[in-house]
Amino acid sequence: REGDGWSNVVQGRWVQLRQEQGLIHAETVNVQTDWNWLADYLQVGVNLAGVVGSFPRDPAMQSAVAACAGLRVFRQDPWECLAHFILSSTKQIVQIQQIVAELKLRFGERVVSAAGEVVHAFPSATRLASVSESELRDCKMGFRAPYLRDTANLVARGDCDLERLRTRSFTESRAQLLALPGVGDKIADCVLLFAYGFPQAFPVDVWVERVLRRHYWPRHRGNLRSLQSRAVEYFGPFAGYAQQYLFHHIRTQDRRLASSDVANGRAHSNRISPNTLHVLPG
DNA sequence: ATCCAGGACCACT
DNA sequence: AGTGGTCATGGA
Repeated sequence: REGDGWSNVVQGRWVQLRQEQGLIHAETVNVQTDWNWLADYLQVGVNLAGVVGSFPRDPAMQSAVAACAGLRVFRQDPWECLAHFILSSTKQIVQIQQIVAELKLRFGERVVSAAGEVVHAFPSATRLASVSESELRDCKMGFRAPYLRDTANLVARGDCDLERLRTRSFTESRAQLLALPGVGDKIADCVLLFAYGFPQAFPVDVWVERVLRRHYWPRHRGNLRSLQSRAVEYFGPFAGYAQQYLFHHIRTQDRRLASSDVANGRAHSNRISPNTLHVLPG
């Protein structure tokens, strides 16, 4: 978030976005003859009405849809997405952002913004594979350091080919991801949803588990995996989108109840997870 | 201070 | 196959 817009490095290019009355205004450093890379990243081609229309019409889902109108899922770079979520386990989103900021600053390629400021891209797997564990721990990632390093090694030496996974099925891609150190059910599903574009992937984190047990299956006594399989069946082919609506809704709801943002008049400031974007309906 | 955070893994049943 | 303890770090 930067001023009234958002900036990031996408596929090596600095880009800043602003929302203007149902349009997305994008600015880059160089002239772009082709904006497909950005359209793909933002997934603006997705028929959101069709996606939302596929959701079950229960009260929790409907109130999430009403509260998060326009919420979309991004299509992120597989390595960047995978690394982010390896760093995410039992961390608050603010802390994940801090860890990632350190990683980018220390090991990421330098990129110049339109204003001439130096920013940093997310470091490649090859670069991180060349970094010692203690240097990673200096970025405050704690016990996740060996997971990130070992996975970076597997990706860097080609034992895991993240580009090839783009052409593989949901099931095979999931199995390949689960074989990586530090990647379990939840993180695999995040990468399948946010990087490989499988809309049926349904990551169950502590927040989504909370929603499922409170509003859907309150007397379910099975483990997390059985709860997830229920959800995948119930929410349908776009379960991953439904998950994002429920996730974003419960988090913004809880903030409104407890935080000081209401008093500060910032209750409706745009607190969106890095994987999602609000676009005005239509 | 105490609890908990966009979990995964290992050693046990 | 399924469950509890453990792993760093720092918000809230």
